[in-house]
Amino acid sequence: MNIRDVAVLAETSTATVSRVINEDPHVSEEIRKKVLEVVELTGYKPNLVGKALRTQKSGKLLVLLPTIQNPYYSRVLQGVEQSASVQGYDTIIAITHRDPEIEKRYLILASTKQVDGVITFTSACSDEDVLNYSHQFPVVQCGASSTMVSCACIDNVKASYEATEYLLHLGNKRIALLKGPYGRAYEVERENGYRYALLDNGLQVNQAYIVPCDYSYTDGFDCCDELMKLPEPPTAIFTSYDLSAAGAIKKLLKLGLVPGKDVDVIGFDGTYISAMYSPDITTVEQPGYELGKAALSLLLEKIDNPDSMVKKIIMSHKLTIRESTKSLPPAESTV
Amino acid sequence: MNIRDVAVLAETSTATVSRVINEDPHVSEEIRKKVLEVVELTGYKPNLVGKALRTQKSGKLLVLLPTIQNPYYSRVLQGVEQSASVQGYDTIIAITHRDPEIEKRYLILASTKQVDGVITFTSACSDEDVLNYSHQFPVVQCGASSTMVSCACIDNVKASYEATEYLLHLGNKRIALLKGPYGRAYEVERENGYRYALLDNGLQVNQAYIVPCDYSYTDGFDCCDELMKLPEPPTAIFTSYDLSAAGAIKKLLKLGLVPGKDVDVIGFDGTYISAMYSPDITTVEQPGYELGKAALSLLLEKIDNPDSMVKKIIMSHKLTIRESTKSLPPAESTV
DNA sequence: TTGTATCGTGTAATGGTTTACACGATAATA
DNA sequence: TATTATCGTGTAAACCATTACACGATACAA
Repeated sequence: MNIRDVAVLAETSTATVSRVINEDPHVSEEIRKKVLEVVELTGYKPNLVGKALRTQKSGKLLVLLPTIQNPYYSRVLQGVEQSASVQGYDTIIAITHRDPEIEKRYLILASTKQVDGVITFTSACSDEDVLNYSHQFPVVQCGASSTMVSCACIDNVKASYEATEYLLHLGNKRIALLKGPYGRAYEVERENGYRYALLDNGLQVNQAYIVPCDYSYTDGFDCCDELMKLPEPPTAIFTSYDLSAAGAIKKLLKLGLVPGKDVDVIGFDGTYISAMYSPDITTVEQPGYELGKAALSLLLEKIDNPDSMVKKIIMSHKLTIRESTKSLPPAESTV
Repeated sequence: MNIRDVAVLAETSTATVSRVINEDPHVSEEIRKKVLEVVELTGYKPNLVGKALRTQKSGKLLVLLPTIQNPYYSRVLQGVEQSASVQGYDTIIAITHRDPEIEKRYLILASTKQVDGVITFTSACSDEDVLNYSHQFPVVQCGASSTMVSCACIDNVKASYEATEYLLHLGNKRIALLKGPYGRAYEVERENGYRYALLDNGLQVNQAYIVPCDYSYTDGFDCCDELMKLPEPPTAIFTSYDLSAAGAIKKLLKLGLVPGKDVDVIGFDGTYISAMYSPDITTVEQPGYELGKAALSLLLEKIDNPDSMVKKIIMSHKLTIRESTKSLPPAESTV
């Protein structure tokens, strides 16, 4: 059942059927009724592939996620989807598992017009690749800053700086960092924030305290183990993910140490994991929903006007204090 | 840059270019080389929309998830993706938020040939709708049983029965159920397993102990609170999700009760949440990765042969005992 | 030599929709 | 009445790739 069949049954032309379907007002009431009747009767649904081919628009946006293990993405996604659907776009998702090959495979959807734009988190590809793509189709980055393409993110350096400073305020001198292990820009920024905070407070950076740690409970657990075996174990651990923080805390508990008393722990993202854990976890909260919305608005801008300038939207983070750190008043916490 | 441009530059026809691209062996080495040269030079990428229109195949599969909050889906998805990619399919995901309207919007992708098949978890639509769809395009269900379409799942009644029986073995007489709140088939099955286990052991089912509880930490927390306020609070809580179990445990801790001693708690799914929590959580483990793989094989079967029979694959679950229940030997645990 | 098979290549139809343009009819204006 | 504008409708091209079919050339057998 295609538009031609409908046209024949409604005794009119495909053009008119198309007009009716797309709510073009320049159709007589009589014919419109007839067409709608036939559509109803036959259950005709326009073939969107044909439509996309003709219009060079798909009405779909692609979100590339490195993983869906981290519930942080769920909030962001809700922001994206919500705004997208208001604007008439469907949101589809693909998971890259941080593999550049997989990422490229899905980006083909964009370069072949199967989706109208892409929101990427940490791209697995090189900066050049990203820049290159951005010339072929609208791309924006979310949650990580970029100089190549428009992005919506928090100030990771500052967020990390403040969290570290808060740990210093609590009296910690030996602060470990479970840093992101993928070498992405936002990870480096967070490491830098940590370093600056130490240096600004007259402390040396101890390489032994900086450990790459994957997004997983077990890796947080193991990394914490490693740290606690050091001759001078840290008295605080700043992690890149709430889940790593949970793993670290679990290890502390196993070792008979009390999180928030013997060792302070801070997570990152502000997912439900940080609120749920026992003890609950101090965390650097990202405004996921708002970031998603912002990223989407940047993307739409780029879709509507491909030559628009590269823009960066920086949103405020928030240090949420919980049981996993000794409670003293926090440093100021917004951008 | 389309296939015609390439043909002109390579001084041949579109048909031949198409053959080269699709690795048809019936092309002279000479022309093949020339075409590949031009392709390389121009960076030509076949327009997949055009291709899909012509071939009526997209090479894409759609996975409909109710949410990505539950990390259980991550494992399943890995199973799906892994097998799909081996078979040359891309996997795209859409989130329905359990909203039938959203679900329908994405199912249009399938009925308009933008994807070749759909894997759904708990469909938000009615059984009739699902049956209806299954006549229009290949659909399989994953993680929940169905009589309408092929499915891969565990025996939920049995899994729930065994978990409940285990709680009984531990000496519990007052066992609460935080049941899934959406009224889906798998939720009913789990409730039935719970009921049967009680009845088979000579206990009455107490409606006050059966509480609908959403997939969320806070809902588990609140439901547990409600239960503990009962004149005769339960001594064990069986929940539908690991996250709800975590919420319930957190509440118990707040009340000064010791999970696994004062009150036993069992979760469902076997996600990292159950392993990570402190205390860690006894859970009914689903073989997520395998379920995903199985669902995919069913889907491919349906794609290759739309008239193939409706099939059901039942995989074995496993009761994993952890700190949140008193440790006694478990009941047998496999299908 | 004639006929047949094989091989590489090109022509043109096809998939389903949108839309610029043209056409005829009607209404409004001069 | 003649002219113009307006409106609804249809025709046909366009989007891009695939593929059935046909064609010509070559090789081989009869």
